[in-house]
Amino acid sequence: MLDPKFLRESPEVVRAAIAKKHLTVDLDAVLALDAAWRGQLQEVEVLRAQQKAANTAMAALPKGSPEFVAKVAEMKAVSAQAKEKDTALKETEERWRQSMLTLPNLPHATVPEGRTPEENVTFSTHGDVATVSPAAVPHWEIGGFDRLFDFARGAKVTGAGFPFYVGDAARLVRALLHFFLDENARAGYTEVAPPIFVNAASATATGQLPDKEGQMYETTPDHLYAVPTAEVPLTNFFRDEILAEESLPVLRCAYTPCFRREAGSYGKDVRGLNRLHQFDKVELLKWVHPATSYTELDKLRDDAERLLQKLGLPYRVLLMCGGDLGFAQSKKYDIEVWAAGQKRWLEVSSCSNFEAFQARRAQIRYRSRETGRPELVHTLNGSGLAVPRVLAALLENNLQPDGRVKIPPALVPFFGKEFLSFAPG
RNA sequence: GGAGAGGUGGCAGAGUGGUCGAAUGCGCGCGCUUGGAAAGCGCGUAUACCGCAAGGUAUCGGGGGUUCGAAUCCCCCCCUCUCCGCCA
Repeated sequence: MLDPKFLRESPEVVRAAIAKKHLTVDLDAVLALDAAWRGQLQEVEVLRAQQKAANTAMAALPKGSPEFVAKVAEMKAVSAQAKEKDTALKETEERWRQSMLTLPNLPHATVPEGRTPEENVTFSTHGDVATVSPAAVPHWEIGGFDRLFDFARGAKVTGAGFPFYVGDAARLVRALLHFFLDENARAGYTEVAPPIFVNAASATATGQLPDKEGQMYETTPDHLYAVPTAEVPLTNFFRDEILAEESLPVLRCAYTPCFRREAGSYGKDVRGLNRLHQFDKVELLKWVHPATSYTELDKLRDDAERLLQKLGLPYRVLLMCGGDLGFAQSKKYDIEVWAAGQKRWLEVSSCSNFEAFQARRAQIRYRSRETGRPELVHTLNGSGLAVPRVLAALLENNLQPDGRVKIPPALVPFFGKEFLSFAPG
């Protein structure tokens, strides 16, 4: 959510921001609702002030006295009027609040113009794409793949997009998670094991609700949501809290399985491990002082990049243009790993600065020494990293002529062997 | 899941219909005092919204209701604790 005061003072800045993100929002309707709400609020508050004054006066009067009785009669009318206007106010306020939720976050000045993914800017490229296993095949075509990554049985037991990982595959998933968590701990992120179901209030604070309920699995009868990312429980950890300024920045990471319905996203891009309904991911999260959020974003991106560097996987970093930025982000880098078999880039991390957008919804603040008042923190998050696509790249890029997959040296201590084998046994 | 007890400011804890945003204590901040500190004394110490301002309004777990007036009475929900049941 945007700062309502800022919207009032600088509606044209917001209008420009909406244009940069190539979104369509009826800003004038929001402004009109805001004006209406403030007018009604004034009226109600005047009536309430009358009621309070009368209450004080009546407290000093003898209960049954003629003055008292007269006052009761008088205030009955005021009370009725106040109730009526308050009902109207509440209605306006709710409509205003809903309309405020339709306004996107403002893109940062350094975000490039552009409407489509093609207009994202390649920020950097690492590793040599050309020299990686020229004979590589898409991972689902590797001999023995179906035995270690059992999609058929996953579909039987649960549904499409819920594979079983068997033997070395399961071991490699666990090794990657362990590696990611250890590296992140070394980088200063405190590990957290959060709940993987969240309530509606939490999903609203991070922006999944309203509008994206169709993307989440919802439980019956308790109406909890299976987390689409650890970002949701992690960000909400400090919801409605005021942090000490000295405690900032707070750095945390968490592994969770992630659940996404991915409604409507079927097609060529979703084969194998590319897109699943359940996948494992380690998420990095920062709560920072507003003055530092962009240097913290750079460091966050570096932290995610380092993981791919240590695994020896080629990747590139994209700086997202306005049109591809997303509703809640001010600035976002996507990190894409090269999958040599598919000959395409796979997104494995998305590092974003939300500035105060999430913090306002979630009411996460710090007590400012400067102003002496609570101020909103800035929140940032990024994957560090998503497992299946890293796995896909690893399988494809490191495939050996003998059909085995060479495990990167950094991962060997976690995996326990130098090669993953698809052969039975 | 059953039975019972509770949820008030940073914490503890009073308050059962009116002048209560809320006593008191602790904690914290500032000042006095002191060589310095402790003690003592004094003052201060929630959050949000509206308003140019003066000022006003809201909030006692959440929501609804009764009433001229609700922290206080009624209803629903959530959470915590104790006992029982079940259970990795």
